[in-house]
Amino acid sequence: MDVATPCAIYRALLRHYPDTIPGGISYGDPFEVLILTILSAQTTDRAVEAVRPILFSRYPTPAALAAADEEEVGEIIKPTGFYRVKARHIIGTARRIQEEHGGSVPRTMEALTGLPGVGRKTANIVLSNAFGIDEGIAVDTHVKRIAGLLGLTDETDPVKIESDLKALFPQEVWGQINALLVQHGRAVCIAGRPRCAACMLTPWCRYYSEGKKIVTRT
DNA sequence: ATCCCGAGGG
DNA sequence: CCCTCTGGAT
Repeated sequence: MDVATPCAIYRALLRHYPDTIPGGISYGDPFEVLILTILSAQTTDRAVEAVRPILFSRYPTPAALAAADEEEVGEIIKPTGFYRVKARHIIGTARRIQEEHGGSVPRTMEALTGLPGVGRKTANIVLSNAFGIDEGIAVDTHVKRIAGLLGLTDETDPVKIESDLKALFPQEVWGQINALLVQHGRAVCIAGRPRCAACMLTPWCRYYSEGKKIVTRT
């Protein structure tokens, strides 16, 4: 692939989504980033944003959330789905932050993925969004699908996709390109029904250029 | 009906 | 590796 192509794609995306920051939502401080990213699993931005003010006015700090009642938290975060598991996770995470990390969100992949409810995906987003640390690119269904359509990778294994993407983009934009691809996947390049008329990436898109015959589901 | 900015557990 | 956890959007 032409080395200029990834750069052009990045610029086209950024022109279209100028406010995109790593993670996709402006979350505020690291504690909020972490908790809201956990809540973001398998739900919509709308649900998370609806829950956000209620949750943090009641539990503004790790200490407050660590002492919270699981059922009460569950009731508040219900619109985000998986609410029982998520309540257990965010309270557990708050407790571990209190007990093992001196009350502040840890800044390493190992420490973050050690927290309940935090996997590689969430840790990646927190690192880039809250701390500006670009350690990797979280390959979710959106990233996988769009990177394939754009010919940025031919791999199907998420680990290999990630290393391909890391090689194509400078490290300081990893978190941002990650967020841009996800945002584009939710707004325009939607799985199964891509809105090609609204897409700014058609010049580089296999699906578009090859007669819309490529499977756009993952 | 089907999918979603996953993670944990068997 | 496959299952479960949940509500909301389309």
